[in-house]
Formats: sequence, structure tokens, C-alpha cells
Amino acid sequence: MVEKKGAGRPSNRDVILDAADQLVAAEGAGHLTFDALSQTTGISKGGLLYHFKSKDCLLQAMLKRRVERYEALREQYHHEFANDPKGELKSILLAALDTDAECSRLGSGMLAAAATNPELLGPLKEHIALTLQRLERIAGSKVGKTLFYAVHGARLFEQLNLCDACVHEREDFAQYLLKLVDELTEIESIR
Amino acid sequence: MVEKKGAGRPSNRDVILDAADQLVAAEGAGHLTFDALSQTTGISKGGLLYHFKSKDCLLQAMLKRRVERYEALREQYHHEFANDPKGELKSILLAALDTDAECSRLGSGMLAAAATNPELLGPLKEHIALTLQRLERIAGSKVGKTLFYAVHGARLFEQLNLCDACVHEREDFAQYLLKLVDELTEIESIR
DNA sequence: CTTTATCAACCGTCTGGTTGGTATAGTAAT
DNA sequence: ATTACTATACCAACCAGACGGTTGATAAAG
Repeated sequence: MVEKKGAGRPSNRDVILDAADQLVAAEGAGHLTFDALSQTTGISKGGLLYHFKSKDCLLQAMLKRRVERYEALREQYHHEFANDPKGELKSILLAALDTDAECSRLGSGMLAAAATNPELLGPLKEHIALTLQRLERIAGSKVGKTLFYAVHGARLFEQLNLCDACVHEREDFAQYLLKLVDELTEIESIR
Repeated sequence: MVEKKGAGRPSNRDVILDAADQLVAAEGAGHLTFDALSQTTGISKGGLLYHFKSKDCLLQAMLKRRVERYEALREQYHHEFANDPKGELKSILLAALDTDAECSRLGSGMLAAAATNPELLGPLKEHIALTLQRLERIAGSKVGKTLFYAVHGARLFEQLNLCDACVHEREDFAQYLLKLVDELTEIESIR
């Protein structure tokens, strides 16, 4: 009864989730199995199932962790852009574009869930719906959405390994997006 | 030795491919199996394996068909925009955005391949690399890419069922993109 | 009598999940 | 301090079903 939900020590739980993300990124969502996970982590299948009592639970945990990390990043950026009138939009875009040390494994859970049990994407879908609503409020109805999709399109292409070289262009892309935000919202407000 | 590669009659091959696309869209890439396909098509597993001698072959065929359809659409749009200086860019975007009667199942093969054998994405990756090169040539280096990613981001989100309501907004989105193309390339050329 | 298209039956492997057990560490009463 | 109990964190062995793929047969068409 020590931990209930709070961020505990570097438990094996996180080790497993990391390995799961890596596995999906390296071999595709279809190869995320307890057996494979057992091999790469060194933890037996029984051990894995102690932490996540079913595969759905594992996928949910992957998904949840990513959304939480995204939200943390977004808020961080939001503070950095505190005095920018378009700061909210910018923080949404940059957080989505951002990576966590490695290059863009932000969607492993998403792809794995989509492959094995699309219903698990429900919460993520809600989160996205809220983001889209927010985008409509804070930017021209189309500008925000379009840039949002652009960022996620780039991220997904990179994760699916459909393009390379995105990595070192990432910073450039981010700068370009920030410029675009200013220019486009300007145009839209004139009309 | 009748057919080698040409488009034959409405063979069961296409029926199977349609069913495969549908299955992935409905249940996720992980549920694309010969057994499931056998049930939905009414063709026995042996029958399926006659047309596609392995699962990799099936995935390759799905992928290939989609790329071909995309290319056909793109060329069609290209003719429509013959007198538009930005016609090439516009045709690339609209073709990617377009649907084939149903709503955006353009990426079933892609997702299924990514899930089960990412190496199969090689040809698609090349195709995308070429498109990105072309985009750099015909538009401002960043404008084209950004809008390309935006279109594919929207498409993928819709396919993964991460947003709805995209469908009836599709035409709006297309119109907006065309406007954006003109505006953005204008801005970029001024600078 | 060969080619095309199809099927039912089968096989070995993989997969998610269950079961029953072990080792460790903390708690608390004796 | 010893004993007894409990919770955590694992593991090996097993299971039933699903999976990709093989085989041998069949039936129609040219």
C-alpha cells in the first residue's frame, strides 16, 4: 500500500514501458508480445504480467504515459511563451514536435493500440478532440488545425520510418512553424 | 502466363485486397489474418494463399495498389490544374487528401505493413522521398513539405479514428489548402 | 491433360493468459 | 529476538487457441 499512482522510484514498470516503446519502434506494433518483451527486458512473462495484468493494460499504460509527457512538455513551452499572444498555439505545436531524448517515439503506444485494439484509443481521441477545440478558439479555425496536422504528420512519418533526415531538420522545422504561426494568423485576421 | 502485371478483369484478387483494407480499417492492422480474411470473403485460406503466396505478398500488393491509385489521382488533378503555376503542388496535396469513394482508407496497407514487417515499406519510402524532392523543387522548400505533412497528418488521424467529423470538412479543408498554397508561396517569394 | 482457382485438413509455432510456487522485505505480536 | 503473517516482485511450466503456411485433392475451362 506504499504506492497508489504517484511517481515512485525507477520501478521496473518504466523499464518495461521503455522496452515496449523501443520494440514497437524497431520491429513494428505487431511484434509487441510478452515473449519478445520478456527477452529484451530479461523479466519473465509472469513477471511482466504481474505489472500489467493484460496486454490491453500494457497498451493503456503506454498510451497514458505518452499523453502525460506531452502535456508536461506543452505546459513547459506554454510558460516559455508566456508573453507571446500566440504562445498557446506555439506550445501545442512544439510539444507535439518534440522528442524525448531519442528521436520521436511519441506514438509507439498509439500505433500498437491501433493495431491490436483500436478501442483503447478512446481516451486519446478525446484528448485530441479537446486540443482541436482549443485550436479553434485560439487561432483562425483552419490555421491551427492545419499546422497541428502538419506536425503530427511529420512525426508519424518519421516514426513509421517513411522518411529519414527529419531528425536534423527538426529544429529548422520548428523555427519555420513559429514563423508561419505569426504570418498566417496575421493574414487570417486581416481578411 | 496470361497475366504478368497488367490490370486484369475484376478478379477475386481485388475483392481480397478490398476486404483486407476494410478489415484493417475496422479492427486494426493486428487483426489482418488469413483466417479473418477467409471469413469475410468466403474464400478459404488455401484460396487466399493461391492469390498471395504469403502474408508479405499480400501486404506488398495492398501497398502497391494504393500507391498506384494515388499516382493516377495525382496525374488526373495535374491535368485539371494545367494552367495553374502551382498546379503540381496542388495536385500532390489533393491526391493525398482524396478518398476512393469510402472515406480515406488510403493507409491500411501502410499501417498493416508497419505493424507486421516494416521492411516492406521500403518502396513506399522511396516514393515519398521522391515526392519530397519534387516538393522542394516546385515550392518553397518548407511550404510544400509542411502542407504535405498536414494533408497526411489529417489522413492518418482520420484513418486511425483519432478524429471524426473530418469527413464532411474534407472539401472545406481542400479549398483552404488551395488558398494557402497561393498565399504562402507568395509570401515566400517576396522574402 | 494442363492451367486456373479453389478447398479441407493438417502442422508447428507463437501468443495471451493461468497456475502455483519462491524469495525478499517489512510488520507486529510473542 | 524469534515467530508468524503479509505484500511485493518475480519465475517456470503449462494451456488453449490463433496464426502463417503446406499438402493433396477437386472441379471447371481451354
